[in-house]
Amino acid sequence: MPVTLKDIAAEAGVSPATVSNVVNGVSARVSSGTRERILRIVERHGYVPSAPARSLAAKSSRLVGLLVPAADRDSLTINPHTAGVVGMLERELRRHDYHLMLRGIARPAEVTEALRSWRLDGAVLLGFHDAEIDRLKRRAVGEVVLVAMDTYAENPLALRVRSDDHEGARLAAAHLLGLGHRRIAFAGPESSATGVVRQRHEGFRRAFADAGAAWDEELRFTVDTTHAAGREAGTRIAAAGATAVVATADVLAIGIMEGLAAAGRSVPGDVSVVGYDDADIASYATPKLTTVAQDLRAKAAVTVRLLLDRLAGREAPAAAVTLPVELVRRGTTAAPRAFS
Amino acid sequence: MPVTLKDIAAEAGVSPATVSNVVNGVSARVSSGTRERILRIVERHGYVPSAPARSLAAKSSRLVGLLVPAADRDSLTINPHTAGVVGMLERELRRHDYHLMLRGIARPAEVTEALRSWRLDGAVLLGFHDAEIDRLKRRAVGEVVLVAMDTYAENPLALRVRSDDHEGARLAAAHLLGLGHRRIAFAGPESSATGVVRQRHEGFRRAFADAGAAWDEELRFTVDTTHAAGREAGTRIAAAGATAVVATADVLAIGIMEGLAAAGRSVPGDVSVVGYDDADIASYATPKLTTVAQDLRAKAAVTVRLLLDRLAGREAPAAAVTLPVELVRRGTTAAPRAFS
DNA sequence: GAGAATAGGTTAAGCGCTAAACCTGTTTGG
DNA sequence: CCAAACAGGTTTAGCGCTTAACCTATTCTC
Repeated sequence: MPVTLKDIAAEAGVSPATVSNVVNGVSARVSSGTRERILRIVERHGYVPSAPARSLAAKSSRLVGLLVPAADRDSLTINPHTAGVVGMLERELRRHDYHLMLRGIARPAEVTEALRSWRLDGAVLLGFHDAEIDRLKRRAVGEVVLVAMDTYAENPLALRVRSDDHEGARLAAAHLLGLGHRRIAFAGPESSATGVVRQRHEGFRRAFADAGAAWDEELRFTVDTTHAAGREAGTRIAAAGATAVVATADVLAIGIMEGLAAAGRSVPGDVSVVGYDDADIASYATPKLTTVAQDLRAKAAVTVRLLLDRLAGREAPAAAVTLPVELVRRGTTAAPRAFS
Repeated sequence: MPVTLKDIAAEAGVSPATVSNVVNGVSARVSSGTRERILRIVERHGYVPSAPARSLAAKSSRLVGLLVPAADRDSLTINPHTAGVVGMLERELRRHDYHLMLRGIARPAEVTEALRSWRLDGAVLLGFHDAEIDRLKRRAVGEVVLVAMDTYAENPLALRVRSDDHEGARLAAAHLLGLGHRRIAFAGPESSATGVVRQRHEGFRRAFADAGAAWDEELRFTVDTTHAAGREAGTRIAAAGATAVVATADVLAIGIMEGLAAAGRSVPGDVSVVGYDDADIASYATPKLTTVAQDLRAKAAVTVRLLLDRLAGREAPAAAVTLPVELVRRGTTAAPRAFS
């Protein structure tokens, strides 16, 4: 059996409460002599307080959940973007002495289960659809601090962090328009499911409006965010006679490039391509992919800060934070043939 | 405050112990009438038992740690390979009613801390060097079930799961030798740090021995597993006059391809390239990368099974499991110029 | 020099659950 | 028909920690 607080107390000849105070850094109540003595014993035995016992006795569990949707049978798919966020979140939380519990959510009710079961202090919701977040009810989630990432849900129960999707797509489209393109395709999943895509689509069209140009709805390609789907879409985009395309993800963009190549189009000679996320693969592609970069590090940092501020009772500066994005111009965009 | 077991008991007019038995499915002690009644009340209130309280009272926490090395300042980097494993592990554990705690490990002592603090039932060690695993001591880790992935450590305290690295690299080299290559480079990190690379390197040389061919030690390129390092190595490999190269990772291989292209070599025309892992990017590359595939799904499944078997007291079939690999022949390997 | 404040503790009551031990009425075996 | 077995519970004693309330010398303060 591991050594307990009581064991330490006995060996130091003090009450358990005193050891508790020392371990928790409540200095006011303990003389520095006693503290040193206890600390030495703690050190020697490698004593580590029991977190379950702590969460039971104290109000807080110092545990934050990372909730990710997962089909019941399937494993939760951690795409490169998610993976980056997970890594950053873990670091930030660990720095603040919190722990991360990773939990796939198959049925909506599992959100509540996860929160209640482990008495999570907070949770980060990753990849949920706006509607699911909007459905969360106070009595179901209790006092847990919720931060939803990449959502345009309206539910005030959850703090929201996202990058500026509207602006990202606007920048991409404006860049292409500036190069002289007019027949620009927009490729990505259905806008109805997630606000992210809707925002990007709107930002995209906004660029056209700003430029006083018209956009042909036929150049909207609804396609899953996968390489295979992109490839297939690439051939259709070629057939549609687009001279440029904005994709909602880098994998998708790279798939599209392959489809374009298959259809005999060169990038950026015949068709310009802009991706989204600035994932690693964006710079592995040839030519290197022009893309919209999100600052993952900032996203994770803001998420944790919002979470911890709220946990510490500090009023959050805002219920929803939108982070800036940046267009990274690389090799897949150029002026259309007619212009060069 | 969330509803507790006691609340349920009071409402059902039974003792807490009875509710506990119902919730834990100890059917022998409860009449089916009482059970139904209690279950309905549980359902109505959405009662979920407190996991911390459970782990305190029971012996088990039903918690498994996923321990990943992390530089102190840096976030833990979840590469695509790791990400796949994480997703699969979570699913498998969830199916068995266990939960996953993700924890970056900056200092060796933190392994013990993590285990002790949350009274983890078990832990999966991901990406640790053999030496670190070999250093684990019984008194430090207690009775926790440890499964280390991708290690050739000898420490009997940890069960070990890995794929057949020796065979994977042997297959890759044999494939190239079969095509007629003789000047084959081997690119990867130092073999001293991790047994995985050592195994691959040995498997690689084994293929030469089997073919009765000699291998020139100068074609060993020690290089970090990154795209940038690969690119740089690619130019050196070209300069060394190799006609083929086996890399220990797909990113690395793709970086090398870029370096080769920069040096004016075509793939597979001038130089053949074999990667490792069969990550998504392998099939995004042009030409598609020939690579050694590991079955991630199997790896995760075996890991969890080993873990749970041992937790259930069943004797593990083996302390170390080695999973089969497969060579996926795609577009980056061909016979050398001289042969065609 | 008396009362208040302070330093440095201790005591005790849980937190929500489990599990072993115990109890009581009803079957069952011989 | 009696003891043993069983069904269907209840009681009790923690698990390892926190926290509010309490206690007792010292040291100030005027």
